[in-house]
Amino acid sequence: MKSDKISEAVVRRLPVYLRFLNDLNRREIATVSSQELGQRLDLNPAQIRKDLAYFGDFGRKGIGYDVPYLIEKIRHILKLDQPINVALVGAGNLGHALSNYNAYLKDTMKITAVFDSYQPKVGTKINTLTVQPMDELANTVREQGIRIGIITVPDQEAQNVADILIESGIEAILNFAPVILKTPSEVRVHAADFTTDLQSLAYYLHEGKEEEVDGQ
Amino acid sequence: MKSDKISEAVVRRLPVYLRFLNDLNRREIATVSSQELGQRLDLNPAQIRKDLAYFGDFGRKGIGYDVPYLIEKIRHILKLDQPINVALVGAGNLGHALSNYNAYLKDTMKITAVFDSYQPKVGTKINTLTVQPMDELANTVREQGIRIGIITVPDQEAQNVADILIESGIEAILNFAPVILKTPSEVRVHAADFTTDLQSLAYYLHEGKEEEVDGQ
DNA sequence: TAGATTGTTAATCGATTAACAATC
DNA sequence: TAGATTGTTAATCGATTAACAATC
Repeated sequence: MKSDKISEAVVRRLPVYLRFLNDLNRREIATVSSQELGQRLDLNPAQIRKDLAYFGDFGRKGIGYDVPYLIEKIRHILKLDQPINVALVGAGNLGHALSNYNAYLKDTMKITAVFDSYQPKVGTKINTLTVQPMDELANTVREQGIRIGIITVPDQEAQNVADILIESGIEAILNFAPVILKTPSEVRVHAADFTTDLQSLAYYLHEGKEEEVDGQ
Repeated sequence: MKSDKISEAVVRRLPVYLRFLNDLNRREIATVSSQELGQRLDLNPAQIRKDLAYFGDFGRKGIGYDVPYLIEKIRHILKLDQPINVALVGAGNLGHALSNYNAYLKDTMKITAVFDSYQPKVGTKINTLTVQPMDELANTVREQGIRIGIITVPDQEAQNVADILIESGIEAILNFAPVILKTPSEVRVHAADFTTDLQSLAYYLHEGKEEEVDGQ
């Protein structure tokens, strides 16, 4: 196959494939089949083959997929084969925690700037980065070619920060604040709010004190 | 309607509804229609009505939904109308950040214990909680009736921590480590790994240096 | 009564899975 | 050649949306 419009579900699985492939690569395993991948990632092998086939013929019949080659291909599809700079807005505890993940992101994606509107925080160090005031955001985004913004500010400030990021020309946002952001459709937004995650988990708890109609 | 088996997509929307309803309630807005909800949450009104109808007839034709009543109902569906204690494993930066969200979780869900395997960290305070050693986990989980575990340890330790949590009788896990956990099917696991989130975002960046076949 | 909005059925759309010819 | 595994089509399954009678 080749292109068509790719669904978000497919795109979200690619980083998961990549992560496991990197793991195989570290262990110097040269080849992997869709069946092995499916087993480890808890996915249907046909789904994995189909996902990959959207982007090209990466496998070899009878053999499977060459690990380093597939890594290269997925990195290219995800645009991780070019430097992607990321700005972090909100230098609180969560922002601080995320800034430590630069090592994890390795590849070419990197948090290169941190901003906060709280005056006393400006100028302090967060790992190797110095917290900048919000009014430097637009300039820094332009200078460093920053393309993705991470929002880790309190919920009341999140929309305002999103507006500023978009105004500065950012292309995508990862939003940790528990609000739905209003954004133009060209700007991709992913919600990363752990409180809704946790609340939806509660649904799956076995029945507690309250009696309920249906078990699971 | 009433019951049937509810899809995960539906369950994941419920906390989003709840969050917005709480907001309306704070602003003392007494009634809301599926259309208004849909507008604010970027969802189809029919989908919202259908989601809610799985659990009961909560609305009034011609009127809409009573905000406090619907809040009560959704809280009940999500089991947030009973105390749910949560354990946090991993007292690093991320764990520290999450422990601040107790206020956000308000309701009845609460992080009540923090564990870490790193000896020097044991005994230190994280907000109001004292970091406990891993070998106290099973006991504390039992004593406090903890039902959900949050994993914020490095990826190599995550599976081991998951095993310990499950062994102690935990019912659900929110996993921040970038690995796929092997768990029995009765234990619900949600992945909250922000690195895969960020990598999938990169896919949606406008074309960069590399030429590409299809724009967006 | 006229207007609004639900709950629900039917239609549509999209995603997952099964099956298999091609081929290494 | 026999066994393995891909890429892809067709079948299935599930989720979203449209439409509308019921009714406030």
